[in-house]
Amino acid sequence: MSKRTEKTIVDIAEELKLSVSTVSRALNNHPNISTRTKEKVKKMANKLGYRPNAMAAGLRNNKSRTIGLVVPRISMFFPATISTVIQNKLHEHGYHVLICQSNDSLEQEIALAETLYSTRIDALAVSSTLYTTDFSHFDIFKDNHIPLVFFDRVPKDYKVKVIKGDDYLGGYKVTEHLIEKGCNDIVHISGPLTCNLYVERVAGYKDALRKHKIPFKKSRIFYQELTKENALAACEKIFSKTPYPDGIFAANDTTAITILEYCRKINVRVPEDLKIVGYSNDPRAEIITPSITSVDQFPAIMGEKVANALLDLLQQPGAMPQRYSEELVPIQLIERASSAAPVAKPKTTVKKKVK
Amino acid sequence: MSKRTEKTIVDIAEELKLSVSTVSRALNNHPNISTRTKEKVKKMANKLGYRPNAMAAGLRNNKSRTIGLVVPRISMFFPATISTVIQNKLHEHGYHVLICQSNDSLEQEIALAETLYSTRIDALAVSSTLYTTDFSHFDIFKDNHIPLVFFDRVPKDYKVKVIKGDDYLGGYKVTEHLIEKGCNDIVHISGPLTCNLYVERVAGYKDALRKHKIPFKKSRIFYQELTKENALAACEKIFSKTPYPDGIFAANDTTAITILEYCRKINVRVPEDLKIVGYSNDPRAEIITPSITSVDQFPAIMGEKVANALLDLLQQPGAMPQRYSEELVPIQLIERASSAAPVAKPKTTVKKKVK
DNA sequence: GTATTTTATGCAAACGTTTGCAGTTTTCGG
DNA sequence: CCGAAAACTGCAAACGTTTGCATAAAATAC
Repeated sequence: MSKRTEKTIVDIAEELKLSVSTVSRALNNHPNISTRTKEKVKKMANKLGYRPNAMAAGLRNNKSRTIGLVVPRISMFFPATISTVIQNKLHEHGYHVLICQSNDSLEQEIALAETLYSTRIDALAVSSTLYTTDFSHFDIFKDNHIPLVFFDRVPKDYKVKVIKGDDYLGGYKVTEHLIEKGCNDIVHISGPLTCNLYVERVAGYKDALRKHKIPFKKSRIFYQELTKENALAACEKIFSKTPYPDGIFAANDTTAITILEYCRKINVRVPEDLKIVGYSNDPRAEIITPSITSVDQFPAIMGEKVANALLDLLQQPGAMPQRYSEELVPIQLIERASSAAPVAKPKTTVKKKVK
Repeated sequence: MSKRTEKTIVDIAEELKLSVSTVSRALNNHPNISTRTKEKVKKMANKLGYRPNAMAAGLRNNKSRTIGLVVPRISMFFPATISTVIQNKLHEHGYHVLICQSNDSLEQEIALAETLYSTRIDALAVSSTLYTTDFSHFDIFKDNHIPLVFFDRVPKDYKVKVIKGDDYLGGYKVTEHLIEKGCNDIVHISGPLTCNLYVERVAGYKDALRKHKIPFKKSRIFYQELTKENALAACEKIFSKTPYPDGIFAANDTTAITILEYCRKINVRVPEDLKIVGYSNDPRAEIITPSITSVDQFPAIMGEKVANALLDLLQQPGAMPQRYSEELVPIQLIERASSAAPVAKPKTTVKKKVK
């Protein structure tokens, strides 16, 4: 109906015959304002339907009370859970969270950094693209002393606060677990080595093999984006010639699930003929039959840590240079049916078939 | 190192001996500025590492180029997918998306509306809480002619743009499907009736029963928040006494999955003894054994529609009053094993057991 | 009752843009 | 070479806050 409904503090001031400064201070509970005027002001603010203009305040204070969050995608279980936690936690502290997706495209990530800077976010948390090796597009934030935290997918030689899972240990434990369950020809389907996660998991994998005197074979490791399509392609290759492996360590659960379903189709029995382990403990891993052994990365804990790190840095005087530090989130192997010990069912007597 | 790194257009202006207005116009490609100066300005902007301050521009223009999105939670498959799509689409058009979670708490939703308004978002899309029946906390947006779109969980008597799935048809089709597969004692586990989704699905369920001359029994319908815990509680009740139902229509897949697992434990065979249908077509529904029949709600299409509606409204002159209109997103029943026809396996001869 | 402290309030500048209007320069026809 | 139109550029105000400093009023001390 009316044209300009937007009430401002000057409207309140006029109405009350006060100065805008007094109104501003009253609304912000400044100690120098008497309780009586504070009440008057707040009542009038309510009556007029006043809502503060965050942009004006932000401009003046040079802070937006908004925090940027860049993740590959929010439709994947792990980043979604982390984002949820971060968002809820920061909200409690009066911050907005601008959740952005890079869609695993470096180009988009760079653009995101640019526009997020433009909105003058107070801090930034990022889990990078699979392909980000040069992180200089985040320099603006460092240069201007804007708190910057990386998590999960983190840079290697870039001085920032880092919060990551223990991927080396994860890779090691998975591999050792498979060995202990009797595997000695273990395929590893890894993500691209441009990403720290996979570098470390591969290292764990290799070390576990070495420790148990199993020779590492280059042909038994795949580097690829961990999509369903790529997993299928890998299956085609793996099962195109004998001997089949007796264990597969997939670097995510989508891949593990795809392999499992493939095995069903070609009548390779899991876990009797082949043991499968995934990574991330996606809800689907627990539900499929046989349920899939996976590695829990405790996304809620990671999210909590990221939020705390941000809040911490936000307290500190902006002048203090960003310090490098690495925090490790533990992992836990969740053993399930897909890698269970070879207890042959009484039904059939076929115990060892492939070898 | 240096204290004030933040370059502004006045820095550019000084450096180039131009006025700030010219610089501003040059950066915005205003037609009245010669190409030569535009180039000069842009070069200098680059050289100085200038980044526009969105808050300042927003204050002046009274727009933030930010759009609010309120969903119950982003860790659930359906809203997560929609959010992803909306975000990507709006990003292409130069908008930020502030994704917020109400965590299904009305109180939080109200607070969210308030603070989102404070940030002067240019538009708002919301999928409400399960318990929101009074939507007046969104009045501020309507009153100020800020585009407002509801999707999925939408108000009944509140004049706004609405985009929703065809939940009545969904409920009807699921029920009819179960009947056609031979069920005639169908339990429905519904969400609370404060939410439009469930009202409509229940209506569909009842109408399908009536159509097929199956009496509706009040004791065969449950209204509850659709969590795992509640699903288990419902199972306890349902299977505490005979006769067992021969079909269950669960209003989400988490519930369907929980029931399925419960049935495994108590040796009720699915689909032979009991058929189960879920809703939303969560990825888990396809993966579990037996796979669960569910209803695809095409989240990507819904997201697309929401984004388009927002963009549409953003074009229009703010003066135009918000118009009420409802758009329907189709649904599709995805038939899977959990409700397959009772083809007895040759193994055992038990064909019909319960009846 | 005056001087001093304490308590409340107001003035005005500042934050970094955009934009209507006015002013200046250039172009060009005649 | 003049005058008018066209092409550029600049001035200054405005957007809605916050805050250092100054000032006014009230309370306290002597």
